[in-house]
This record gives sequence, structure tokens and C-alpha cells, in this order.
Amino acid sequence: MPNIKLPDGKNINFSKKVNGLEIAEKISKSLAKEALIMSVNNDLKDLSFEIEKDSSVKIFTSKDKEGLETIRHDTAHILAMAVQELFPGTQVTIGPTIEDGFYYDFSRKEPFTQGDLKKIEEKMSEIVDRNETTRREVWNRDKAILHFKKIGEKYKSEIINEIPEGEEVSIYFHGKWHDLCRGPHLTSTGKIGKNFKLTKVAGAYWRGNSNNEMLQRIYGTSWASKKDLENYIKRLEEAEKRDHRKLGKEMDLFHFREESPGSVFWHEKGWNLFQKLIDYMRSKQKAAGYKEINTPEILDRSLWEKSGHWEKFGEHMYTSTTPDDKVFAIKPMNCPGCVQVFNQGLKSYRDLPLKMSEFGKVHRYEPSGALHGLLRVRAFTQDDAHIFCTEDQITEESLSVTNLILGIYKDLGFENIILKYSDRPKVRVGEDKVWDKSEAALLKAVKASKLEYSVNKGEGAFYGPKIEFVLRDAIGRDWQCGTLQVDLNLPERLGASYVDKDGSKKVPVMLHRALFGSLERFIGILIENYSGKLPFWLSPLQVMVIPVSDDFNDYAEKINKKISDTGITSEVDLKNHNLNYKIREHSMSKVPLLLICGKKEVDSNSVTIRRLDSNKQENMELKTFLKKFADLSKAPLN
RNA sequence: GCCCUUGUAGCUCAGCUGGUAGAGCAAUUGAUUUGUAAUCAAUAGGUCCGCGGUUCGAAUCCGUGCGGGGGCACCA
Repeated sequence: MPNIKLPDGKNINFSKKVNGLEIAEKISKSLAKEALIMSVNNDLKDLSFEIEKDSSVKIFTSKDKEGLETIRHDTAHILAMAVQELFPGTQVTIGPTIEDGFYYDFSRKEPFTQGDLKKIEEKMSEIVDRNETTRREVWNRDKAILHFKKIGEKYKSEIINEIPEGEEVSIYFHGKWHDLCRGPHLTSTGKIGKNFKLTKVAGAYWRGNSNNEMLQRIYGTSWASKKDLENYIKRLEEAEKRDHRKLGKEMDLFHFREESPGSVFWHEKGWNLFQKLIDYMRSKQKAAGYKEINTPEILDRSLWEKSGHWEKFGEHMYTSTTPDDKVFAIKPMNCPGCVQVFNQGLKSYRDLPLKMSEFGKVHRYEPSGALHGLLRVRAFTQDDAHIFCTEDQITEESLSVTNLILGIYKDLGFENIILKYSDRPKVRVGEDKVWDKSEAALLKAVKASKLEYSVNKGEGAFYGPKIEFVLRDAIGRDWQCGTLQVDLNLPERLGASYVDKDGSKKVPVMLHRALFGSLERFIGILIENYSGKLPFWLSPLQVMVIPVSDDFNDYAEKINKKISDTGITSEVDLKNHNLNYKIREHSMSKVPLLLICGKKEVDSNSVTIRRLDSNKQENMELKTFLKKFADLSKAPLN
């Protein structure tokens, strides 16, 4: 006689054991129709699960996260089913849900082609139409292992083998097809609907380990309604439109070429943007008490051995042998060079905290498959700094770094920031006592920032705990940018010391910090965030002056000169094209302000502004224009 | 690095099953003198990514190297 408690507090009594569907029917006809799965005392269960004891039950539909996830999970099953019907001999492995969709990994000799995806999709639709009933069975472990071995599913039997003793081995049947699965699942294949799409095929290592066999992964997406699916596809298209590689080309900012994969060839405009960012940060850092330095790009092998990079980082380092057989490495990080600057001359406790910044270009030999436009390169410029301080100064210095970073992100249009705090990993250097102290100091700074943060246990660097700054862009994507790391290792390794109050030599604590991490990467993020429509002050070309016809070329050149003289980056377009053509061309290359001049403007010594993405015309006197935009064209420094 | 995929004019792309390449835009020249997102015409432009092979003949087929893209692994 189970008494079922519903989320709204109501109770329903049943005279005998009852399943989810029956409960839903009792609540309402429409709920029964839409019900997908349920939770019984907070455990997700199939609707067919029979409840014998008093329980709290919640029914989920496609409007709930749980419902949608189950739809995706079922779609993954149906994908596997379709693949095995079409391509007998293909082995199944795992098929979880992921953000916005699902995937399934298969083992099969022949690769799946794009054409196969179409066929598989059709087969999936067919399976949905067949509306095969789902049945759950609990099997004995050994029987299950034997069974999957016998039918040639060695990956499945391997998985079952690793299910802890005592845990149920549940097998889900959709018609005849069956798979080991934890569940829960929908009552039949018809329930998933047809709002799915297979998106791509890719390779993936079995169990995510690069020593293992490479499987074939099919990605897909599945939604509660056709509209949701369409919206998702629109979202992908929107992201594609913002692709910085495409916009970089269109805006003439940079390019890549074969001779130096993963290294940027900056064009005039891109380099202008790059320099603007550096100038801006330079001012901000100066105001925050940093001293900018610069250290060699190429340093002797012995330094890298001492710092530990040779051993820990060697496979990512470019090296160079001179004609007289000396071995140098091109720096992959700036820290050793910076410590050497600290080491030059005696340092006193009075010098601490000593903050040294460096826009250092580093080279790292990244695996070819990792390269991705500006976002993952082999040569990049870090907005790096190292703060030498005492243990007692860690919290205060971390806070001041956090404030600096947040201010800068805000100026650049990012206000949605999350912190990730990582503490000691298993393999590490330094005494636990020192770790205790530095972790506490760093965490205190994290809390004081009042930002949302997550703790990543054991994810810190081997030399110290760290904070990472993650920013969320205009279309909701997260990018990890800044970082702040406590280093309990390097200063000692490289023999850094200062003279304390009592005259004794002490080893300073070093904080590594980067604001964006990589200028190259950050520019990529900026472009995508703004769809190339950068804020006025960052635009590499701020103004394009366009005469209505040749007759006004002189006037156009004259005002272009005046505008340029105020520090605004301006050009004039005297090409033999009509006005419409020029407006289109410069709009597409994302120039924020177009100044049109013709007879009207000459007569009144004025300009007519057309802003990017607006077809309104604003006429104003040249004087007014200069006054209004000269300041806006500069970095927002207080 | 691994799997799949891809590489044709400055850019975007066409070129079926092998017969030494084509469009649009851009460029150049000329005409046009334009008032808010493509004026018209002519001209020029190519080691079809590199190397090797099959073939009478290769942009096309095969091998290999390099680069790009999508993932996986990596992001110390």
C-alpha cells in the first residue's frame, strides 16, 4: 500500500505497487503523455519501475533538465542501435550525454563517413518509428561478462568487469537490441522524438588514454522540440560567424602560413591592436607599482637545467645549437630570466614586494593537433609579471593582482568573471607547512575578492597553489585567461635571496601572474566576443573618411589630416568607387565610424557620421566631432 | 602526437568516371562623379601544397611529406 508523496506536498495512496506511468496518470492525462522518467526518493528511475514502499516521487518531462538528458541518453542508445544494424561487427563502447548533446564511441575498422551519418540518421528515425519497448533486466556479473564476450563486445565485458562487486549490472533492451547501461531510460524508442542530428565523426582514445586504441566517436545533438534544435543550430552558426580566424582575415589583422605553423604574421592593423593593448596594460601596471623589465629570448641550457624546465618541460622547448656546439633554449617561460634580474645586485626586505613585469615572447613546441588560430599557438607574448615578496605579503599582493585583473577585464568589456582555486597536487615540492601557509593566504585573497569561485582539489602546480581567472564572453562561452600562482620552488632553485631585518639571508616567495596569459589568445577572444566590432578605442582603424565624389577629395583629405592630428586613427578613401560601395566595404571590415563628406559638409565645415551597424546619419561640425571623439579614441585610463 | 577530413588565382569556390584549368569578388586600365551596404566594360592573373609512383597522358589514381579543419590526447 505505497503512499506516494509528490513535490507539491500532495499524497496519493495506492492499494498495490505502482509504477511511474500510473502515478502520472493519476495526476493528469497530459502529464502521463509527457512523462519521461521519474525520481523515487531522489534516485532517477525508469517510469516502469515499480514502487512498493512509501516514497517521494517526482515526474520529469522534456522541460526538465533530467528529462532532456534522458532524451539525449536514449538518442545515444538509438544511435548505437542504428550503427549496429547498418554495420554489423561494429563494437559499442560508451555513449554518454554531454553539454547540448551526446556521443557514442565505436570500434570498427572502416571509418564512418559523412555519408554514413546520413544513413545512420535515417535508420535512427526508423527505430523511433518502430517504437520499440524498453525493458530493464538485472544480470549476474559473470553471466553478463560471458554474454558480451560471446557476442564479440570486448569493451562492454571490460566495463562490466570493472563494476564494483555488489553493484547491479543492469541491461537495457530496446526490442532485441540491448546494452549494458545504468539507465534510466524512456519507456520506448518513440519517446525521444526526432529532434536530433548527428553532427560529426571524430577519433577518440578508448578510456581517454593516448596509449589505447583509437575509437570512432559520433557526436550528435538531441532536443525536446524542433524549435530547440533549430535554436541550437543557430547558436553554432553564430559562433562560426564570430570565428576570429575568419574575421582576422576579413579585417586584415593577421595571417598564418606554412613556414611557421602556430606563429602569427601580424599585419599593420592587427599589430596596432596588439600595441594598443600593451600600451594600455603598461599604463595600468605602472600605476599599480610594477617595474617593467625585459629578458633574453635565448638562454643557456644550464639555466633551464637549474630551473627544472629542462627536465619537466623539455619536450616542449625549442633548442638551438650554435656553430661552436653550445646548447641554448628559446624561452618557453619568462620566470627564470626574471629571477636572474632579481638576483642581480643585493636585495633587501625593504625592496619587497618587488613587482617586475615583462611582455615576454615565449616559444613552446605544442603538439600539432593542439594548434588553433590565435587561441593556441607556438609563439606568444605573455603579459607576465613576477612578484617577489614575503610569505606574509601573499594575501595582500594576491588581492592587488585580482583587483588589477578585474579592472582591466572590465575596461575590455568582460564583467562576468569566475575564479578557480587549485590547491596542492599529489606530486609536489616544498614542505607541507609552507603549503599550508600559502594555500591559506591565497584562499583568503580569493574569498576577499567576493567573486564566485570553485575549488579544484589537487590541481595546483607542483610548485604552488594557484588561482585562474575565467571570463565569460558575449555568447556565454568561458575562457580561462589570467592566472596567479604561488611559487615555493623556483626562487630557491635559482638562488634568489634578500637580506632581512636581522641581517640574515632569506628566500623570497615568488608570485607568477599573467593578466590575459597570452596577448595573441586574448586578441582572439576579443575578436570573437565583439564579433570583430571592437570598442572604438581598440579599433585598429577608427575612422574612414569618404568623399561623396571626386569633387570633395580635398575636403576629405583635409579633415582626415585634422582627425589624425588629434591621435585618432583615420584614413581617407579616394578610390574611384561610389558611396554605396565604400560604405559596404568599410562596414564589412568593421570600421566603427564612417565620415561622409560632400557639398553639404564642405559648406558647413562639418562631417556626417555613420556608425557601424547603424544607418542613421549624424551631422556635426568638425570641431564638435574632434572634441567628442578625441578622448573616446584613447584607452580608458583614469 | 593519434583518428577522420581537406589543400585549385589575393579571397570564396566549381572542375562527374584521368585528356595540362574555370566563375564571382579583389587587382590593373578605361568610362562614370555618384548622398548612406556591390556602377559598367576591358585586361592581366595559376609549379592545381611539395616530392615520388602508376599511366601514352595526372588537379583528378596510389604512396609519402608539409599545412589547414573537426575531434581525442596535451595545455607543464
